[in-house]
Amino acid sequence: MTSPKPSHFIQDIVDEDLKTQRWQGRVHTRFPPEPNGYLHIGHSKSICLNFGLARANGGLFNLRFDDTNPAKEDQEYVDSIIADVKWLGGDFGDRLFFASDYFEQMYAFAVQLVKKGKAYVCDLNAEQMREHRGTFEKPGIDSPFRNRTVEENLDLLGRMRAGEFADGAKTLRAKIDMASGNINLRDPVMYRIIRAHHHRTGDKWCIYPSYDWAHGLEDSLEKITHSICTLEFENHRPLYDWFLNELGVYHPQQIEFARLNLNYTVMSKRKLLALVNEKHVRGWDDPRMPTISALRRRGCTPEALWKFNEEVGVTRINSVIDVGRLENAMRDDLGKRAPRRMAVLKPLKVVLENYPEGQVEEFEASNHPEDASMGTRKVQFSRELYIDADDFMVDPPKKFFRLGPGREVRLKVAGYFITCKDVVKNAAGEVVELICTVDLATKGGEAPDGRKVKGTIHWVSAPHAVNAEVRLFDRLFVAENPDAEGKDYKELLNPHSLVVLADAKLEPALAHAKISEGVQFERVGYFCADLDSKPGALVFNRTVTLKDSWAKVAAKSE
RNA sequence: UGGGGCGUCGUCUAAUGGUAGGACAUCAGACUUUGACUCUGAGUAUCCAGGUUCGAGCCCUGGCGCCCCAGCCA
Repeated sequence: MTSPKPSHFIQDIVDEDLKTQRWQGRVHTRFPPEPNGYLHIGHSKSICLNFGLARANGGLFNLRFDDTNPAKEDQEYVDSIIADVKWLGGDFGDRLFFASDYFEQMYAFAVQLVKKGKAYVCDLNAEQMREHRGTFEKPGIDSPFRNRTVEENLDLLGRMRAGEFADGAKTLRAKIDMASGNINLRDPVMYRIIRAHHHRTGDKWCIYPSYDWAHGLEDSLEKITHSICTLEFENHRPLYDWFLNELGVYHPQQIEFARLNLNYTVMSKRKLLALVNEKHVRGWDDPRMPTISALRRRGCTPEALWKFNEEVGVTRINSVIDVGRLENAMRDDLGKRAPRRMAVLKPLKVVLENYPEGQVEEFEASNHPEDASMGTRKVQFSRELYIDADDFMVDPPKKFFRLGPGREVRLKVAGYFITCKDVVKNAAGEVVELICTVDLATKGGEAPDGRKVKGTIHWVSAPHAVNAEVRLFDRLFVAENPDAEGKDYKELLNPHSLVVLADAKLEPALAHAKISEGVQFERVGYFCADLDSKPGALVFNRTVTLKDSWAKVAAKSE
């Protein structure tokens, strides 16, 4: 099964490899997350890249958990990651793997290196090791344990595994070059002693492989052809090459690309975890988070995420993508697939004084203006309506094409033109009701006398309206780059990132909206029923607003 | 200032020695029973300085700027 080929430098490499038969025509990629947090949009780029490459080139794709540090990992994260990869469409077939499944094999490889005199057990503690490592300008110095005999190293390694030494007391190190300009090559740690319960291997091991030791082995064992990773691992490539060459095993090609950065958010798992733990958000899937689960809950579709990732491309250039690009991708996708509905977020009562009391008309409304196959639904009309407070101004400027005292607008779907005759205010001077007249001859949307109206607004029949809570989300941070030096990112949280409207009025068709399924509230934005939504207690999330050129005009005139 | 990487419109991204193109954003207009969608048009870029060449974003030299690396994290 193949799909249209992506166009970027990694596909170019794959093309070349296919042409030269470098991997006998195979393309085999993988997504290798550590289960220490939820996946975010940056990971979606990696998934789309890796799975996209496999799919487009008739290859295979593995999902492999890099679970080499039991202290930080958890089954909850494994579950969420699997769900997210599947939701994105990443098809790993039966190729769900865990680094921990290879622990025994990795240990055997380590023994092999020890026997070759290429690895040794070191008694230096963490602080001493740091001192021996040197600095950027200064070469490191050899560990006093660097020249232990093979026999002694073998014995010590066996006893490390057997649990004879305390946590941190010893490490197994590769014997490479303490003077290397590349600090990763200054005798890196391969095994450390950690007595922590592992979510899969339990208490079987008390030594755990370091990422640098394990990662290349995992790709080798799985016969990955193209080991795609982010730029910061380029410095590690010589180390992986060294391990694989010394071992004489299958050697994938590592290719680095620039990770995805988005403005107005943070992307580090550490910071996201802190936002969750400190309750700045309601959880990993709070729709304001940049996580995949949050995006899903908010109403983003996998297709929108794929489109977004295709649009931003794959390069080696560090860049920051404007969230507007993501919002645009969501609008684009939802614009095609979301059925149209009418919903009033901030209700303002309208009474049509010349419309018969008790009369109800039913209109057949199109579910999508450009796609008749999406069908129609019935919408009730009556003497009392709700319109959005934003569609009325007591003293509107000339360019405001909506309702104001004496002004006439058309009502969407019904077509009726209504004119505002009177404004009812409460004791505080707030507008609470509009008295309007309706021109019955304009039913359907055209005036027999040929007069035009500039605006068409949405509405909901008051006696038929369904109540709902609507959650409006905005960017989580007020700063483009909350990571930027100088301030604590938590001081840059947007206090208005969540606005809850408790009293929205929806057309009845919305009462049975399926969770997460996108709908367009006409003239307002794309929404979906939230996980919290229940019959009789509806909750909707705003996925993304519609573009709003009036907002621009209004902002400018201020 | 050791090692590695990267500099193209505001933001992403093409152009692999031959007209600097596209997307998003912006501005102007058309259309509109969504101030949406769609359509039309406009402006805006090769980090700098030399060199090679008929011709350089691309090759060479020298600068400048940004990112990554001194975890027993990944």
